[in-house]
Amino acid sequence: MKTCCTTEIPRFHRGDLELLPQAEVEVLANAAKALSDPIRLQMLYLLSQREDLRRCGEDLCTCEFEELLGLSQSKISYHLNLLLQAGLIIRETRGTWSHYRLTNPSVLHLTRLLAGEKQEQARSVSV
Amino acid sequence: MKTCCTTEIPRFHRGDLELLPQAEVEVLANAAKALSDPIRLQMLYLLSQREDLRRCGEDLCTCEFEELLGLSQSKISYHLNLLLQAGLIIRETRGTWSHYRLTNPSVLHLTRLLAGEKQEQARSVSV
DNA sequence: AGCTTATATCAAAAAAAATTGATATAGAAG
DNA sequence: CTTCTATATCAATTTTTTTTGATATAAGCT
Repeated sequence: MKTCCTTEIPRFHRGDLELLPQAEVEVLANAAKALSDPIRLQMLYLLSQREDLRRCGEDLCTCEFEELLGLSQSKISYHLNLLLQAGLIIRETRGTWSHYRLTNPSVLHLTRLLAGEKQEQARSVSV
Repeated sequence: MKTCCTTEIPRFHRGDLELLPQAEVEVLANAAKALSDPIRLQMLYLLSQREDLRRCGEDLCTCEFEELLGLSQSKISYHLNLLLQAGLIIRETRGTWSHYRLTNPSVLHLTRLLAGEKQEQARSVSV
């Protein structure tokens, strides 16, 4: 039942295989973390539909998320903020309202993140 | 400073936009969660290199991870188990050793997951 | 000015995930 | 059979994330 190499176990030792740089895995892990919650995924899905409709803009404001998802205001703000920090969405403040849209093009952004490029600060645009 | 549509805020109401089915977002969120940890990403990265080398198999055993990552045995087991549950790796038991390899082809598997297909039970093969 | 609305933020509580050290099991080796 | 090794699992703890309800701010409205 023995197979090749079993006499020299463990076969691979420290240094035999490469590790990703610490900073890089953390960026990757954080990107995945932003996507690891049902509420945040629904938010992105809503925004992607909103982008498709393109009726009077491509964004949704906090109170729209609140109603569309049927969740409390502070919970909505909390999750929008995480998506913002992850660079997946952009916030635009108009008066009292905060409008969020997908970082454009967000998939490209995520790809950049996944490629390990330095994480940009989440940005907030005031108009 | 008013822009289009501000008189009918909130513009989108419950039901105006579609939500993903609960089951689907959960599968997606879980897949992302499995990737949201530096240790687990390094493990996958090690396995992908191992697969490239293809010297006497394409797998790594628990004790190899232990040494390659310099982490405690129970921590290694914990994270390998999470990857197994997420369907990203497969376990093969040979005697006392547990060998792990990438689900083949793992990217396709992840894609299936992301497409919302019913999550397969993690499988463990005994030889 | 005073009242209301949209929102972020904060602190406390709850829930979930990760770490640690210990134990159990089953196979290998003597 | 006895001892050792590789591993999973478990209980307790710590850390992180999420939720909740309250408060603060700033803009719109009357």
